[in-house]
Amino acid sequence: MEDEVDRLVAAWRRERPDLDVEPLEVLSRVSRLARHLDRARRTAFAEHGLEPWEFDVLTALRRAGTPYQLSPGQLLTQTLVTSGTMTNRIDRLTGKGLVKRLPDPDDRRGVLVRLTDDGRDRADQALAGLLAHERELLAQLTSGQQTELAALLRLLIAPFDNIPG
Amino acid sequence: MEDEVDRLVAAWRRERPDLDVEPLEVLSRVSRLARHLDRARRTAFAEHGLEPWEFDVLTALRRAGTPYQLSPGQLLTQTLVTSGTMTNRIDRLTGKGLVKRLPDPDDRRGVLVRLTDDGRDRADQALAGLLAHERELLAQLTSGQQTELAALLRLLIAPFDNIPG
DNA sequence: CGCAGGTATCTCGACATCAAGATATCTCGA
DNA sequence: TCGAGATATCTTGATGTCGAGATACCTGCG
Repeated sequence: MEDEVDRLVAAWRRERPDLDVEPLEVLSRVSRLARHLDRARRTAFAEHGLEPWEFDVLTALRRAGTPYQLSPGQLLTQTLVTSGTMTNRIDRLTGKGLVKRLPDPDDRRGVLVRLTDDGRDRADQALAGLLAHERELLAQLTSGQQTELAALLRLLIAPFDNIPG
Repeated sequence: MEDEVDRLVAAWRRERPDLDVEPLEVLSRVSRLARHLDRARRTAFAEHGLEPWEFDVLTALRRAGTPYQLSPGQLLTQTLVTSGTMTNRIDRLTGKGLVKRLPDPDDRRGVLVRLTDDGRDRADQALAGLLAHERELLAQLTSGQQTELAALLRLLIAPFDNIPG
């Protein structure tokens, strides 16, 4: 079974036979697959009336456990966006009634973002929907292959997740 | 060695013990790794004065082989962006002298985008730099593991690349 | 031949993001 | 206690992308 990366690698070998393009076999596939996953997720979330960025924020709060609240600062380290972006996201989620801002009782500079009941329900529903879609995609692999793939990916990610940056 | 996805999965198992979140072990790692790769690539390209989107367009033309030209339409199917975006990109690359627009001799609606000599050199240099960085990342894996990882990823991508969409 | 529908590219307005800077508050050493 | 520097959040302006529509041209049926 040939994929787009096979064609890309073949084209480079034709045009640049002097280069070793082997790394693309792994890393271009990671990037392309991620792109496809983004689109698939967008579709999955749309069934629940959520954008991907809304899912990211709501589920970060959901995972925090009751009372489902985090500071904007904690949210932006989890979602890897800038503070300006997070302010904007919280504004819009507040407008939709999915989160609300509370003053931080311990720090008058600070704010706590808390999930509303509606926000929690939406996050739970969207997560269930996402997992259903993802299980379908993974049906291409045996359970053993999935475990193996996860382990190999963990090896590649480790340098990023453990050395800050 | 624990990574961020291990922590994410553990959090979900605590908050939603009723759900099977196994799919995240694979697919969240793919997304997170892709995100890290995007950043690393941005850094690698900056050494050659290129943005990632510039690299995408220039290398698509470079892979086409001499005379290094494609229509905007061909470029947008390869780069998965919309036509408005591609027009904008070609404008800016033209402004930097890396590509030029030529009228299509066979279709007066059409345009051909051709790499300039400078554009070709930049693409070649940036590709070499990218591969060097990627080889470093992949040093975490043995050659056999790389082959295996590529094969597993190909299985997951196939449904996307072969069924149009 | 003429016209309807398709195709290729560009234009325009809306929007999410980022980077840098502003403001308010906290912390800790002198 | 005071002030310098750190921290938390928000504001602002620029940028890149998208989606929908406009324009020009091509194709093939009747």
